[in-house]
Amino acid sequence: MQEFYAEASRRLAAITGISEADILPVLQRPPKPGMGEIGFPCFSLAKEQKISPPQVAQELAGKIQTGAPFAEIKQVGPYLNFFLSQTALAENSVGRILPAPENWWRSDAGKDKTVVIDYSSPNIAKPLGVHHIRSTMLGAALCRLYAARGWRVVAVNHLGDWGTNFGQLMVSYKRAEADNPNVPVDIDALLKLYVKFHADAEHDETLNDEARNWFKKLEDGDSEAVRLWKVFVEESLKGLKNLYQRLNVSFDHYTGESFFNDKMEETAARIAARNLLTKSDGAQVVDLEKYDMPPCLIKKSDGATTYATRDLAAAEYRQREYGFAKCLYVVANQQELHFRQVFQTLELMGYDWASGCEHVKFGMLSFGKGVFGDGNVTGSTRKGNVIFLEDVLDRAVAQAKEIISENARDDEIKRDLDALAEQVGVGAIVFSEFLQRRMKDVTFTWEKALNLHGDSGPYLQYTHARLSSLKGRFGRELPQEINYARLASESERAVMLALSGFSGALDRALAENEPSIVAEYLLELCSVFNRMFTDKENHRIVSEDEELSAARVALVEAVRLTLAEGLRLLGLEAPVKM
RNA sequence: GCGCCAGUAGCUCAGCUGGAUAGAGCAGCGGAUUUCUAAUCCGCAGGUCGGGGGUUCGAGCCCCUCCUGGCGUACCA
Repeated sequence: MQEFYAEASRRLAAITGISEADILPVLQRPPKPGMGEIGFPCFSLAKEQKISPPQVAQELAGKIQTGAPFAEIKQVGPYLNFFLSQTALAENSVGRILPAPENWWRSDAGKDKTVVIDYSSPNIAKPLGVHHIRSTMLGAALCRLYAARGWRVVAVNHLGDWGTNFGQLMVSYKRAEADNPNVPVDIDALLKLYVKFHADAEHDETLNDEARNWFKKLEDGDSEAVRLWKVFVEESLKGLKNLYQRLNVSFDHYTGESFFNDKMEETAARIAARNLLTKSDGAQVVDLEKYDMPPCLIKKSDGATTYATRDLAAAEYRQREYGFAKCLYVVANQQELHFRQVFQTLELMGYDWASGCEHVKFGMLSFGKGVFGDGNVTGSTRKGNVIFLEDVLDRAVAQAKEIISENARDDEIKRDLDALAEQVGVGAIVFSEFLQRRMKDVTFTWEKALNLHGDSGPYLQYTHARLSSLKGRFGRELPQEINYARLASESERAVMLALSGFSGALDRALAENEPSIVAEYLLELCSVFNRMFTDKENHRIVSEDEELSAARVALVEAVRLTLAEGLRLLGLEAPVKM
């Protein structure tokens, strides 16, 4: 599409005296089909020449150079609109996709640049709740998006694997061990220990002191504490990785908080060496009053480091190890102030790469009516107000299974029932994350989570399955030469136009770190395709007309490839049957 | 109090960076299947774009102001 805009600018520049560079940005897509593909607004020229915009458009229409790739250039209201010829549009979309099914959408915009993406980063020792899906899927999609644009991507899981909650687990574990020497420590057992601790601590204050004590022992390297910690981390990680696998998520590094324990002193020393540290109420802080922020706490009054210190150490480490151009923190917007403080401190430390750090924030997830009682509540593992991500996935998969077996049209589908249900059920949950811009708060309801109709993952997957079956219906390879002129209807034009927008959607998604733009694009693509496909009288794909069938199957194949790639980027499977 | 974010159809959200008659999904009503998958498609109904000012040929989008909600506001992470 880009080159058509450039061509339109060239022709306009030749007759208006305005430079191509000034014309290009004002060109825009007309709002409705049938109005052309590129529009030039004539308002400012009209003002200069003191005649009406439609008149200007009319005059330009008379002067402008016509011909391919445009079928027509004409005045539409106050605009001069360019209509692409059907073949130009087809060659730019279908003709570009089919010869390079593996990589037509790739670009090397990020060549030789590294982006570190810190995402998911849960506190372990308890299972993931539904809310973890936000950072996890957002981050995973961003990883794929950056990779698609040629970036070298380093995916980091900054696990919460250190802190007093491990002390709490140890207390709970030790108490259970007193009754039964073989305490189970798998992820579910750890959750029970965690919940039990908080229940017991309700009426026994001393337990909290005991937990702090155990954590202190851990920090001091006590062998039993360290042994238990390692077991807890390992077991938690097992459960976690299992879930990540279901979600198509992976990481290059699991460098959690504990990884930076021995790196924070140096960081603090470097801050001190820059004369940035001041004492305040017994604590050591970086004063940020100049930047209208509360101070960044480096060491508490008892000398202990803080999570700001840890993030500073982590940023330094990442720059040192990976040499990133960008470092994205996919973390809830509650932490916005924290990251502003950290980034500001990095800048004060003299790091010019600090400007590459970015907080990719997102809104809160709360539970709607009917999930826990009838009001909006936020999750709390301690109080039992949690919906575990795994349960949500299982429930969605169960529902998908029911629907698939109801609709199953052949034995092959029945045979693959479990695998298909997994793809569709998980797909529904994953896609729901991309149904709104990331900054929106999300209210979880079972009704929404289990929706398999309308704007949903299964809708896209279903469309992909339909598309897939058509190629088989055609039953042979596509011919080398395809007569694209046969794709002559408005509906087919709309599909081709949608196809040509894929790359632009990826670019926009990347520019805004907003994968939902890809989701929105895919819904639109499927919508225009389904509209055409359902019109069986006028758009039978495979018919006796050899030439027409080939052209239409080529179009279908281009849509299928685009949809499959889009689904992959978002982390959804693309089943060929369902 | 201050800072950040959000406010668009009954509900959930788009609106491509200031342009053409503000669009989807869900819910509601009415239709489409002897023929390539009805998890689909078509139609109807539904809007003072939170309120008020301003800038502009033109504002859902930019500026000011107020209102509502969420989050944050150093020794939890």
